[in-house]
Amino acid sequence: MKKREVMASVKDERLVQKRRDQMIKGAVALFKQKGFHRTTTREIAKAAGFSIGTLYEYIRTKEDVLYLVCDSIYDHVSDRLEKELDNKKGTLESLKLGIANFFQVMDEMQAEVLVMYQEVKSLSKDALPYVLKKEMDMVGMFENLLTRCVENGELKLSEQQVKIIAHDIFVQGQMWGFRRWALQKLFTLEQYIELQTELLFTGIKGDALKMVPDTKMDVGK
Amino acid sequence: MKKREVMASVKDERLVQKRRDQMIKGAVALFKQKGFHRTTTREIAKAAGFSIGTLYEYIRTKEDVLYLVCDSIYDHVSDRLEKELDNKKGTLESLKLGIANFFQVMDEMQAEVLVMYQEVKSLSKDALPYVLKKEMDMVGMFENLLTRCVENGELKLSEQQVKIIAHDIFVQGQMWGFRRWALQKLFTLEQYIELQTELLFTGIKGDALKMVPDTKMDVGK
Amino acid sequence: MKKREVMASVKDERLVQKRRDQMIKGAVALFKQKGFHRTTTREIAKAAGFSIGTLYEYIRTKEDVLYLVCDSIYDHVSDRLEKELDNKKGTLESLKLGIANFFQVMDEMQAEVLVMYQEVKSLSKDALPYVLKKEMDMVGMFENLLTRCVENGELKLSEQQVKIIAHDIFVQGQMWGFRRWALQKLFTLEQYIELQTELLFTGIKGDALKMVPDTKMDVGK
Amino acid sequence: MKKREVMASVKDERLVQKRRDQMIKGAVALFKQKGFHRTTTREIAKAAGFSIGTLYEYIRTKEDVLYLVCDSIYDHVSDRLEKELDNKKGTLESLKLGIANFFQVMDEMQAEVLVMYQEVKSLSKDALPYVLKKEMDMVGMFENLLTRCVENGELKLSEQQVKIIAHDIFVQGQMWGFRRWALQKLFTLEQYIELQTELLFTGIKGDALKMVPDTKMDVGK
DNA sequence: CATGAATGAGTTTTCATTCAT
DNA sequence: TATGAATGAAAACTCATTCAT
Repeated sequence: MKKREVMASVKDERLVQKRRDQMIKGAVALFKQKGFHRTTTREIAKAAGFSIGTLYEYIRTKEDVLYLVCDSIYDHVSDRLEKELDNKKGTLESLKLGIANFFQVMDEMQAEVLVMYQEVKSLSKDALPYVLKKEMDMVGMFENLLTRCVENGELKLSEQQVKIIAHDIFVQGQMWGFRRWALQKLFTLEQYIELQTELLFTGIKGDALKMVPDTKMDVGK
Repeated sequence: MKKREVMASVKDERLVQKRRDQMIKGAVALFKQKGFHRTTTREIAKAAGFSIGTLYEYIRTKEDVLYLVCDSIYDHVSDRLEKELDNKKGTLESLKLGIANFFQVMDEMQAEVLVMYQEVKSLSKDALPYVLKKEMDMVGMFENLLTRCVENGELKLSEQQVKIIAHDIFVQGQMWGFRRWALQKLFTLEQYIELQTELLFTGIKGDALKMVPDTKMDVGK
Repeated sequence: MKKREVMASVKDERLVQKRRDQMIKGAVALFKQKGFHRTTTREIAKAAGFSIGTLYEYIRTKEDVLYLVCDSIYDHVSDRLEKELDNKKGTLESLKLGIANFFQVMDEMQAEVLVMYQEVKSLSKDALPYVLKKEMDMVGMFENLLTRCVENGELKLSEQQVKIIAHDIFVQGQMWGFRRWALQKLFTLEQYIELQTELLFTGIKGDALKMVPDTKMDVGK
Repeated sequence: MKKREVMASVKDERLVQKRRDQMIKGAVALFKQKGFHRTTTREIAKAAGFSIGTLYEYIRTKEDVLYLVCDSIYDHVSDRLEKELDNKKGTLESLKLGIANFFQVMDEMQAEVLVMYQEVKSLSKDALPYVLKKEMDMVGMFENLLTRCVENGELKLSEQQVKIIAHDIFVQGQMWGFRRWALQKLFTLEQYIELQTELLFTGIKGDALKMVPDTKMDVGK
């Protein structure tokens, strides 16, 4: 699947990249705050530091901004994940590390990821598949890691189990971001990682469940 | 937390409820298809079967419709959950059943739940808390069930573990709906329930992991 | 060829007609003055006596206004022509009268006709044919009248001659309007009618050319 | 009346002329296709083969382009006419030839003439008179030719008749271009010339009307 | 002289909301 | 209560023109 090209009137590729970076940065901040639909193109231009006319030298429609934002976020996360996961050996230890790394990325890019998950649905029919593909790729990285573990004999999992676990890990990563209003009152990132990993490894019936002391349990509103 | 009141000019309570039901039904269908922002009040009125003027006899702003929709969905899901979970004994078997029931509800209300999760963020600052509260309540039901299991000695879990597991179950339910583009190609609902439950109970290291035969693995597009 | 329908949100046909009449009246005045492209929809709305929002309850695009204007002018001229020409006997006298009538119509509707001839080309590809058809119909009325004269033995003309003469008459009618900057300095309408008719009937070589005394020859700028 | 000067930043007269020729050529093609208003200055620059910045070194406003185009077309037609008509003797034969020549020019420059007649009205108030003057000059050439015929005793025409005939001839020339959608389905250029000339000379009542055999009468769509 | 990136006023169009009937 | 015509603020997008390089 080819990357969808966003047309720009400006020829200088270097400049295009620079302006788009400004644009994305400004847009993410605005989308985070008011969502894609409530953000106007003028606001985006202003946040990016240039005029509305200039904005439209680098995109054709408002939706292009959203696509650019999503694309950029995916690329970032994707790159990070690739670096972290691909060279990992198929051992339980490296799986654990991989998960921890991923959750950390999701924590760092919380804002961006949140924006993306709330706005992808606003992408038009022709941009969506590309974005979904990216997501599948990332889930695929976890599948690969898990498969390597299975091949190494470290884990015994059916194909379906590999798939579902990859999805679970992925969703738990996102969860930390988009349910932060609940989760981050209860846990620190480290605790979250620890708890989720342990749960994943041993299940709720497992005796081995370490009883981590409950700190940061200020549940009260 | 009191239910946010949506003002109506019409006095007849019976009529108000009837009209709002029409409205919600129409709106859900439209939101599902085009999202909240791309749906106009005229379309909502038409889908509800009355005029734009009448629509505004029962709400004050377009956002009221969204609130009403979310509220109605939450009430539905919440009611169902309450019926299923509250009277359940604190046994592993009933926990299992509770999860299965929940996933089934999420499957049945897939469309509505999807709509809600994509649009809640469009709720204004004063409607959001009420809706979030509802969500917490539902997570709370799972917490209670788990706690009963712990109290019964069926499970050994820290408070934090109870909390995180409740969230996980909840999110895995939603996942079935909002990642259906990926998951429902891979699994039937029954398989999904089976796989997730098993995983939750025994973890990935558990030897007990039943190797359910992989059917419906038509991963190919 | 069916009349192209211009969509209106408003249901009441009576009202639609009334509003469109206001609209056309205002638009003609503006187009006359500044042309279609230099006229804004807001100006049209204002000239019509209602708000921009209301304007768009009765049309979908700015081009609809142009189409409505052209259509209305054609209908007017066409109706007038039909009344004047269709019942005319096939005699030279009635042909003369028909031409005089037509030129008078063109004089009365000068402004409208001018507007139309300057702006039809701005009609989109799907509105143009309908408008051209109307024009052909009008030329056709002269063809019919001429043909009746030929059948009566009052004139001896080939089919091609009938066609070209019909076009000539038609264009000379328009000419009075769109070359008024030159012609109306030289002639009164009556003189113009007299001169053109005589010319048409006897040609430039005809001895019979009456030497109408030259008044209104204030050629000087 | 002095030719309106279009300011240019560039000094080199040779270059100015070259660039303007490129510009006019490109612009005519574009105007023909989409009209003056729907053509952007960027498109004109591109079609001319240079950048938008360069375009503005040779004009001050977009309207200058239109003026330049109109001016150039007029000059062309005017030159051609002058060559054809001025040295013509005042005989019927040379009048006939003059008309035929003119119609031929109009046929050759059809596109340009069409463009001009559709767009002159877009010229601002201060460019229009100059352009109108040019048109008067051309009509004047026919007036002169006719007057010479009258002086020679070949024709008996009042001053007013001379004027109106000159206008008729001129308009019939243009007609061939701007009513080509109708006329060119009915006649070849030769037939058109023949028919119009004959009509002009003998009128519709004239017995002398040759019955040219009707070919190319594929009136059907 | 040539370039093309930047600008922002201006344009069309939409749509939530009101209110007279 | 129900209706739907009227409103106008606000939004996306365009494009003639300028000016630093």
